[in-house]
Amino acid sequence: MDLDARISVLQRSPFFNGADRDALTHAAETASEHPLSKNEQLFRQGDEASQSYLLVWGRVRLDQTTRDGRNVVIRYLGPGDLIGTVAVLRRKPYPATPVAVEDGMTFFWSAEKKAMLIAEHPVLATNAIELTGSRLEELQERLREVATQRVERRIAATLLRQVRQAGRRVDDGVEIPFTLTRGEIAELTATTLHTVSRTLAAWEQEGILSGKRASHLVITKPHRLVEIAEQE
Amino acid sequence: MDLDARISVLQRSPFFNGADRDALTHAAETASEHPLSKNEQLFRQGDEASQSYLLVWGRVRLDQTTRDGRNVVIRYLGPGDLIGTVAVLRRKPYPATPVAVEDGMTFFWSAEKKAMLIAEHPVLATNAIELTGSRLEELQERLREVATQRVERRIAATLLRQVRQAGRRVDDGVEIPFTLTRGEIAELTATTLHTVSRTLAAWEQEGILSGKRASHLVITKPHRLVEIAEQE
DNA sequence: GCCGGAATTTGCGCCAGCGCAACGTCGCAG
DNA sequence: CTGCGACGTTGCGCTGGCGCAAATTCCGGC
Repeated sequence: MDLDARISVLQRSPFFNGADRDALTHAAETASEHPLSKNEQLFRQGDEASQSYLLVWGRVRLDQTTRDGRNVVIRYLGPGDLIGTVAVLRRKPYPATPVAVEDGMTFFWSAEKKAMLIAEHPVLATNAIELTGSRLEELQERLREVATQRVERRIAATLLRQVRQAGRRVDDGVEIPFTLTRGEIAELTATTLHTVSRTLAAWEQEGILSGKRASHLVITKPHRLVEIAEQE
Repeated sequence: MDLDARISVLQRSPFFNGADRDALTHAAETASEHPLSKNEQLFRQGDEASQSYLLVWGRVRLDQTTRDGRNVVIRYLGPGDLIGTVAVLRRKPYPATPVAVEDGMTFFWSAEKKAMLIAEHPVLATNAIELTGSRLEELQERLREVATQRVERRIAATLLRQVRQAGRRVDDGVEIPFTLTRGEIAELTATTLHTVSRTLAAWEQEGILSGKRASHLVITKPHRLVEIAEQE
C-alpha cells in the first residue's frame, strides 16, 4: 500500500481524529502491514505487549479466556479500531486475545514507535483516552446488564449493540455484517448457546429477525428488539 | 490547604506520576477543594460532565443505576483516584454516580482547566490512559467472573480485589478499611444480599473472616479465600 | 440510656436457565 | 457429489440462588 493510501486509511480511524498532516504522514511511514486470515490470532492473552495494531478492514473478536478454558467475548472490533494499544502504552501483557472472524488487514507499530508517535502528537493521546473511555463505558453497561437483566433482554441488547456499531441497512431491515454463531452470541451475553438458540428461534417465529447459519443476521423489526431490551 | 500541602497530595496520586514541578504547581494552583460528607453524591449519572475530581482522602463508591432503579457498584475509589475525568475529556455525560461512603476530601478542576492541564503536560495524558486502561482491565475481569463463575467464587474474588486495592495489615489478618454492607457486596458481585449474608456467615463459621455490621471486614485466612476464588 | 430504623439473618418455595444428550442440518473440502 | 465435521435444535430433569417474608440484632441519634 502506498503512502497516500495509508494516510487515507488512517484518516478514517477515530484514533487519528483531528491529527495534522504531519502526524498522519509520520504514522503512515512507520506503520507495517499485516494481513489477517480467518481464525488467525493476532496475539494471545498474556503475551508481552510488543505491537499495537490498527484494524484496516475485516472483523475481529476479542476473547478473554479463563484458566479453566471458559471463554468470554469482550467485544467485536471493526475497521478503524485499535488493538492492543492500551496494553502497549501500559507496558503490561495483553489482557485478551484478538481473533479474526474473517480475512482482513491491519497496520501495526512497535511499542516504541507507537509511544513516540503519541508523545510527539498529543492529539493522539486525547483520542486514545476517548477510545478507551468509550470501551470502559460499554463494559460498565454490559456488566450492569449481566448483573441485573435476564437472558432474553441481554441478548436483545447485545444484538442491538452490534447493529449500532456495525449495522448495515438492507432491503428488509438491518444486517449485522459478519457471521455470529449462537455460541459467540452466548459468550457475548454470558449464557449458553442452547438458550441463545431457543431465544432466536422464538424471535424468528415472531418475524423479528432472520438468518441461518453462516449467513448474516438480519433484524427485520428492530423496534421489537428495542422493546424487549427495555421492558421492565 | 496551602500550595505545598496540595502539591504533596498530588504527588501521591498515580495521575501525577512523573509529573515535573511545573505541572504539579500548575495543577495545585488551579485546583479547588470540596469536602465530602458521608453519603454525599459528588454528581449524578447523566449529568453534564463539568468537573473532574481527585479524591484526596476518604472512600467513594461508584454506582451505576438502571432506569428501573436497580443498582450496580462499578467499583470503590480511594485516595489518589480520579473521578469523572474520562467523562470530562470525552465531553460526555457522567456514566455513573460517585457516593461518599465516609467523610473525605476532593480537589476538582473545571473541564476547561483539566483539558488545558493535560494538553500542557503530556505525561498526564499518558497517566490517564494508564488509569483508564487498568479500570478497563478490571472490568473485563469482572465481566468474565460474572459470566462464568458461581456466586461463591465471585464473592471471594471481589473481597480479594478490595484487599488488594485497599487492604491494611492488622493483627489477625488483612482489613478492608471501609464499611461494606452485605447489600453493597451484593451489588459488587451481581447477586442478592441474602446470598451474600449466607456465604459470609458460612465463612465466619469456618474462621476465614470476621467483622459485624458497621465494623470493617477482617480476612483472617486470605489463602482460603484465594483457594475458593480459584477452585475449578 | 432508649428508641426507631436500617442492616442482617434465616427459612422456604419456586423457576429461569443450565447441563446433558441425542438428533438434525448445513457447508465446505476433496 | 458426497462425506464429515461443525453448528444448531430440541427435549428433559435438576438446581443454584433469587424472591418473599418474618424475626432479630445492631447502630446512631437524641
